[in-house]
Amino acid sequence: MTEPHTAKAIDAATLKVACSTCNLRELCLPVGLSESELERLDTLVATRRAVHRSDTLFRSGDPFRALYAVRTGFFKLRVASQDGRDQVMGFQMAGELLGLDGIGTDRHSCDAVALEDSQVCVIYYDRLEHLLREFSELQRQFHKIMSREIVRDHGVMFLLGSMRAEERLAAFLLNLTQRLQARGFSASALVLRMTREEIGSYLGLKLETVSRAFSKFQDDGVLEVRQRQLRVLDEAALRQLVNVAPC
Amino acid sequence: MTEPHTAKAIDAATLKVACSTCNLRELCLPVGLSESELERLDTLVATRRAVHRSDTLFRSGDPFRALYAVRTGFFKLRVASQDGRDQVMGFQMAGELLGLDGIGTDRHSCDAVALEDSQVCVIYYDRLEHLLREFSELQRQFHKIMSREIVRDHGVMFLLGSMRAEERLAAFLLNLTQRLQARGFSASALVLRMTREEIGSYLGLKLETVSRAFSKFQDDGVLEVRQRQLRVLDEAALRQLVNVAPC
DNA sequence: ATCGCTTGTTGACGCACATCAAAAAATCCG
DNA sequence: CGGATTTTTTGATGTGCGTCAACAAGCGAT
Repeated sequence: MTEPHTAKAIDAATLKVACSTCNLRELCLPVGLSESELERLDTLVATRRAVHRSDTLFRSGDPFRALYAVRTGFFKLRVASQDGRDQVMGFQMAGELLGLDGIGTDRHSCDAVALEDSQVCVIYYDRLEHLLREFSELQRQFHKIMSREIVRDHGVMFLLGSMRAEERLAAFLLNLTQRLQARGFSASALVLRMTREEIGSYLGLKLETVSRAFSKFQDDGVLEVRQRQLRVLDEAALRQLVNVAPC
Repeated sequence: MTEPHTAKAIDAATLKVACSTCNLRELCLPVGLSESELERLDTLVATRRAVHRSDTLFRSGDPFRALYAVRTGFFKLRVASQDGRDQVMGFQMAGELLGLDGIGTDRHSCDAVALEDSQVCVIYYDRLEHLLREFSELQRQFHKIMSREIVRDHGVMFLLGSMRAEERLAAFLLNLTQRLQARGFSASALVLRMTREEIGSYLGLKLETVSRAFSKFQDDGVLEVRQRQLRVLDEAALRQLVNVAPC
């Protein structure tokens, strides 16, 4: 049984943190809370943890004790099967919650890997449960987050089951730009944090297929691709690809 | 029932229901509750609703007010895109919860369709939220159910992204038999409630491919297939197909 | 029973994506 | 800075599953 908090000193670095002054509070768990409730939340979310690039925040099988809110950086969630195949289940950016998978069985069911140096806020689950019983607004928000996670997964299932390669990539890019935009970034210029292989794993495609789809988008004037630097030139085209989808 | 049956009245038929005496209480929401807590839950889950075969319990876009616990029967969840493509996101049987997708946006994001005449227990969400704050055990159980739903969806994403046709069908059948077994049915003999097309939609395959995979399993002596009547002859073979998976 | 409709099976063929391969470009790191 | 490693691109070829088609078998309605 591996300890979730590994011995590496860097990983265990803790910092003072406060939801009430966090610039992510409109995206994260505290949405809709009052001033006084926010202050109570500060006592719950007491520590931060740094995770270096390519290190794991938790691994499949680790005992579940806490949820993690991404404060800075970027993560991928991945599951691995016995026979070595693994698949990326999602990418998480600032303000998004990691670890919800662990509640059901008291163990994590996937690995959370940092794709760049990151920081997370540690939310001990037993204390969260307690606080949810006091603040109906926080309870409501937490349930909404879990529910949206389910709906999001349904979206990915739809993508994997019904879309073709370019449609999948278009849907992925639109989802990314939308989330970046919600965080104050440009909707047209973005830098990918993941490799073509990781994108492919998420989309159920091989990396070559992802690369070819990028090239196709570039040729069609939909995208400007320079390595991981992307510029969306024709968002409408991406949108149309996802919606009408001539199969 | 003293009232004459009109077409609409059948759907709205309500019946006295009690979790405390329900034979599904070890599978459903009440898992782990004490006697007194169960009695409080009885006041929450006050009504049942009948849903006829091929009728919908709720539809995408409907306002969200309640969760539904399947009491008898069988449902499919499906999402539809604008352009007519739709996909089955899951099948629900007795003791399983429907409607979790609606919490996040106050609207349902998919359709729940009865595959046979069914009954559900209606759990009004605002009252459930209230009760969760009183009973930590119920709260814990509810969170576990949502978390497991997320993990289940991850499993489907893995299947859709990484498995080949026969592996997908094997995984589907094992999942089905396992859930039937938990409900006291045979692990080897089962009757499918859905068409080949619905199975295919769920597994990201065309109905012809599903049919061919069934025939292949029959030829290999893994399965006995007579229409929707199945008999698992070699469970180990199914299990091996899912795990080692020679790709 | 008989008709019509849905569901299921099977074959022939095609295509979207996987696989294999090689080289270029970017990134890492001592 | 320079060599090693990882990542990306692109081409050639293969294949698993989709598509199209025809027919058989259930099944509900009359």
